[in-house]
Amino acid sequence: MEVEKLSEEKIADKAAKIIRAHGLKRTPQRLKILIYLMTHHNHPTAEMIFNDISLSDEKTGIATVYNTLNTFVDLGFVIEINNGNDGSTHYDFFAKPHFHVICTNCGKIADVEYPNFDKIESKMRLETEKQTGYITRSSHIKIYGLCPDCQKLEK
Amino acid sequence: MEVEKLSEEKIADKAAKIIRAHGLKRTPQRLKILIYLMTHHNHPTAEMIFNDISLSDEKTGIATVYNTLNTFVDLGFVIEINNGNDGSTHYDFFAKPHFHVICTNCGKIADVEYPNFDKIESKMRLETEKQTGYITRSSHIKIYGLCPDCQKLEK
DNA sequence: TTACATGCAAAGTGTTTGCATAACT
DNA sequence: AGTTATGCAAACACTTTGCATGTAA
Repeated sequence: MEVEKLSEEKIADKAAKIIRAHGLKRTPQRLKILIYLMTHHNHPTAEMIFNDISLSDEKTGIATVYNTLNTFVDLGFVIEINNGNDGSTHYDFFAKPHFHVICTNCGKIADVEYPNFDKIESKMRLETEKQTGYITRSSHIKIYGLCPDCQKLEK
Repeated sequence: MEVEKLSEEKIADKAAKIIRAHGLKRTPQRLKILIYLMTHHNHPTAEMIFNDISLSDEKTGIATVYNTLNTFVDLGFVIEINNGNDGSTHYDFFAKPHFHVICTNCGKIADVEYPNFDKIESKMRLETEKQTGYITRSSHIKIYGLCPDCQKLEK
């Protein structure tokens, strides 16, 4: 898809840099979680991440997964998505600006990269500040619909 | 603000119409909850609605509040907002197109009415359908920032 | 009258927390 | 060495469910 085909090593490097750039200690768990998010764009839940990384030798508690994800979200390089279908929260490494489509039937989440997304976003933020007096920091757009698979099932 | 200063009776009428237009039985609980949402734009949680409507004579269980809200959301005339600060879900009667700003400090939610919102939204949906093959139905935009009150506190 | 909504309480789920242990700088 | 993160399990909060009762059409 993209020119993002970095070697495993490079991804690990990049992840380590991101972690240290935000003043966090570089622990195996944080590294593993971040690498997972950078290499998987399936919008996993904390539970999914926990299951997948538990396959390796290093053990990681579910609480640590939650804590780590919250830390990443607070620092801004990972975002949360609530799809409203299940009660759980999904996560996404926020590399380039994009938004999400969520299937109202099966909950599957896909990325959409929108041309001029930056411009539209900053306009909306400007308007928001004007109308409400809030100082805006970020935005989050979700579109709801029916994914191709679920369209087939409905026929 | 708007020409929406309807009498209590008219709101009740409108609420009843919405309920019946969606094939639902018109129960006192549904009416009360919908009227509450139509007349309060404080983006309440289920708990808040439950507390407020419990003040009147008619009693309503918390489970009914949740069930009713879910029904309304499924039918599309009420929307859910997860602000990510607390773990709870907020609700909003979706009269005219708008989006929300959420204070990352205190969680307060405000409405923003954006000019040309419809156009931007339909463009985004078009792009989404093209890129992902989803059939889109609705969208949900959230902006995060700091509300005026919390700005003062930070000084 | 018949299907559907309600209320209660219990169960369920996802997430957070307290504390002792372990690991990073 | 000192601070900070981890892991476990218990605690939490929000939401859903089962079932008997009540109510709208």
